[in-house]
Amino acid sequence: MKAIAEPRRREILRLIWARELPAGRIASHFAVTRPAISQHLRVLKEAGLVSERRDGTRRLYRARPDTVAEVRRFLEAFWDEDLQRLKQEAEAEERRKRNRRRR
Amino acid sequence: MKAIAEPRRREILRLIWARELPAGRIASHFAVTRPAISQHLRVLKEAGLVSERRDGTRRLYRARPDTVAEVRRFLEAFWDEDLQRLKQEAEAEERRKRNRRRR
DNA sequence: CAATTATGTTAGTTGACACTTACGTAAGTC
DNA sequence: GACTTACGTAAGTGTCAACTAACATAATTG
Repeated sequence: MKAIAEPRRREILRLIWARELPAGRIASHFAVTRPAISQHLRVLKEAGLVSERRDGTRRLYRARPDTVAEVRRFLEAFWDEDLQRLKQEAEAEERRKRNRRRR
Repeated sequence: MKAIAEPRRREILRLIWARELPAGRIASHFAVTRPAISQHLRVLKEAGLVSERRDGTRRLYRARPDTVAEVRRFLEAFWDEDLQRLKQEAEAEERRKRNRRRR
């Protein structure tokens, strides 16, 4: 979650979602220095959000759809947990109404 | 995004999703001190994620579904942006295949 | 109005974080 | 093997974030 909270890291993720990119090309998209991006990539990698593949002197990065999907599911469960409860409350309310009528 | 990245704040949000709660009762759910929760509540309020209502000496908090939904939409756009592009690329690939066949 | 209850605010501490500069390193190139 | 390329890593810095302890404030109660 915290890896994704950072706007720059979200941008990086978007860049390497559909295609592999070497670290240098990723860094060139941003105004900050290359090491800064390198550190962001490490955070993303430690979070399991990107994979790294070495090709000669280059390191190619790519988003890992499975992990991203996992975060997505986690958040959707978070939103839906509440919807679930609201639904149950609505049903309980419904039952109360019916009982009142029965009396 | 950063307001939600904090696990404790997510827990707070869950607590006050379906029902209003006074600050003290929220704080009693956690091991940290009450001021700490008060500060988290301020962060959430500044992010527009919770509303505050005063009732005597108490302050009742509740999650704001509209803002939460906004964050949700923002993230879903984030995931889907890429799906969108992948879809477009798949279609472009499809067109290329068809053109090749035509020749 | 003094005492109590429920809560926010301030000051200070500790640690994390995003960044830069300088350096290290592994793989190709002459 | 020296040089270059494409990187990561280490050290240092300023800022922010989460927390605690102590204090301030507003409403309520006797």
